Amino acid sequence: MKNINIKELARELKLSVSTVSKALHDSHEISEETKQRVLKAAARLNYVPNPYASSLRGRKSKNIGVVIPEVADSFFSLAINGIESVAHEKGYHVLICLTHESFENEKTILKEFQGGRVDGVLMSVSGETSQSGHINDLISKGVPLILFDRVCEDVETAKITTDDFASGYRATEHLIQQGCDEIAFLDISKSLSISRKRLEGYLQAIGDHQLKADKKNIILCTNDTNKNYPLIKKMLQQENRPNGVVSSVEKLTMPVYKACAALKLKIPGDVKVVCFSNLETAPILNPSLTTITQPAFEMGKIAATLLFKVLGKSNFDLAKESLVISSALEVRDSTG
Amino acid sequence: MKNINIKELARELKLSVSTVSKALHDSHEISEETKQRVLKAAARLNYVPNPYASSLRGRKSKNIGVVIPEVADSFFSLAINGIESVAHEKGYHVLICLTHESFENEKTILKEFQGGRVDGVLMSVSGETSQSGHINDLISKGVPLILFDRVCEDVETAKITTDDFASGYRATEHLIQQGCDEIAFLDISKSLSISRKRLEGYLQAIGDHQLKADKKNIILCTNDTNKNYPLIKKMLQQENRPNGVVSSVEKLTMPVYKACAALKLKIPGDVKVVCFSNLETAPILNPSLTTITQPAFEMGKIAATLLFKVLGKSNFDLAKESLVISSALEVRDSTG
DNA sequence: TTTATTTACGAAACCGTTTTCGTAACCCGC
DNA sequence: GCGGGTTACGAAAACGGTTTCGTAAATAAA
Repeated sequence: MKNINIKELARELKLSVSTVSKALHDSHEISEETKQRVLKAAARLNYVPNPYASSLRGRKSKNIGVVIPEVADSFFSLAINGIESVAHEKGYHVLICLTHESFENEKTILKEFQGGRVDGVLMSVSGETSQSGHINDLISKGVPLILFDRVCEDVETAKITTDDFASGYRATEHLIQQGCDEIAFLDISKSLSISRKRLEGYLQAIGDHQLKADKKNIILCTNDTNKNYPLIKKMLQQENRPNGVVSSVEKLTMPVYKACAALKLKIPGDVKVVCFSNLETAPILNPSLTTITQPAFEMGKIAATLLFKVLGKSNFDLAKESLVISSALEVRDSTG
Repeated sequence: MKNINIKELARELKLSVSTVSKALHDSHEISEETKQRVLKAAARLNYVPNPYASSLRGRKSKNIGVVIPEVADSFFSLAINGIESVAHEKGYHVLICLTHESFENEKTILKEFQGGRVDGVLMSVSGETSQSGHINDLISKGVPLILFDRVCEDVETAKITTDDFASGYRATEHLIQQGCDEIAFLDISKSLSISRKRLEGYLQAIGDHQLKADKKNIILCTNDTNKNYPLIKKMLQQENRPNGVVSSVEKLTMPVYKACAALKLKIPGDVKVVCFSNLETAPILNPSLTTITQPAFEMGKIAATLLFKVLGKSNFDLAKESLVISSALEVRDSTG
């Protein structure tokens, strides 16, 4: 019924607890013969060590924390896969914590991590996050933390990002080349690094092509999915409505398509659309969606690999390990 | 730098460790005045308790394990949201473990859980799982485990499922009513409960409507996404090809659409398609996809709520708590 | 006043590991 | 045959909390 512990296992073998522990860890102090006896007995009695006792004694948890805004999002779920693939290989567990885009939640989670629950953290900040005290607090306790995708620039640690400015520029320029002259930018946060940079890329492209930047074309959407649809619809109903839309995050794809359908605006005839998105279904949407696709899986993998590099060594300067990867513009029918 | 522990906190307060611990837990043994002093000091010194020490002593982890085949799947990511919403409310953490559809992985994970890493488990079995010894082993150690969606029938525990037989029947009948007389069924596993029941529903509908069941129309797909596309394509190239397709899982949506496009088969003109799927983008696919949609979030929520009910009481017969929820047929253009 | 009870706290055991340190027994060379 | 080194193991101290139990002082009951 109850799980057997090392003490009972030792008694069964008529060995001391320490000998059993060493044998299980393949210590050189233990004879080959004894090791085999111990291993056999452990298997026979189905001994499974208590991870909390090990963690307490060893001061490490064999867990890494992944802090993200949400899980039902292609970018994040693919990134999780990348992270998990290397964590699994290293024998680590992945503790996924969702902030639901709330700064308060994010602070609570990082605070808890100060207690030693995880050995390291991979994080993409919430849409509300503009300060970084909570992050620095955790880092100063000796818990390595790496930011990916949504980063805080003023935290001195590794940041794995994509070329957001360039992507915003490319998306916008693509629309211009396709004939758009009134282009909207769907924003998601005032503070988020990715939002700001993508917006800057958008603005630069607008300027470089002698178009006028217009505040009414920059729409700040919300975390509440239900509110985004009316916002976008309203934008598409204004006089002199945009004939091109850059959506800076995946979750705005649905409301854009829905609003266009409701207003009987044809994509790409009336409005051309490009989204930052990792949706697998982008090629089979109606019309197929032109996307800026981020290497989500790879980013997760790279971030996790880097984290494990730090966990090995102690004096490792993460701040020097930042990396910017390229996103890809995948042209499809929505900008045709 | 390092985190402060309760001993240091006690020394700072000139109190004993036990008094501090009790004060932090709002014990009646401690005076209100002392409690306030302790709370103040804990906040000032930023004391965060070590969760592993608590877990070790208290023999409970405040973690629940969620074992699923993959995370980049709408059904599972929505279910995670449902689970997380109640876990968060109860002050629990969610440890997500991916089997990647591998029985070996699943066994390893559950074995590890025997060590006490989690207080309870919510699980959807892998596509390879046909035995249940590993599940019963865990349950017999006193770790409550609830199955959801993909269940093992011979495990005596609560199972939260949808009406797979009825859904398979309804999907197929819908195709028949739309004029299909040669209907393919895309299967994903020989052993999986959901597959078997959905298939049975399909066969029953076929029989009830005087169509002939044909083995060549039942395609067993694989876990390897790349192999499914040629399989499906081949099926659609055979003479007397199906004019209707029931896909029993979400991940087969893409290859079906791609194969039809490659073969220049019009959906729904040449082939009508209905998928078991929770894809948010189903309404904006080209053509929009008729789906059997499962209440994924609710299932997660129900399963988690039930788990916490067990974690409270000890003598609780989970086997009596199974629940079957209805999926919804959402008719769209792919079967028009 | 004496006894019983309550209040508020501290000492120490305990949870299940890992690791340090100590120590017999054996082997080796000289 | 004697120091020095290795081999193979055990005792006990950690790790950082929680909980049981004991107890002095204060209060209540008799």
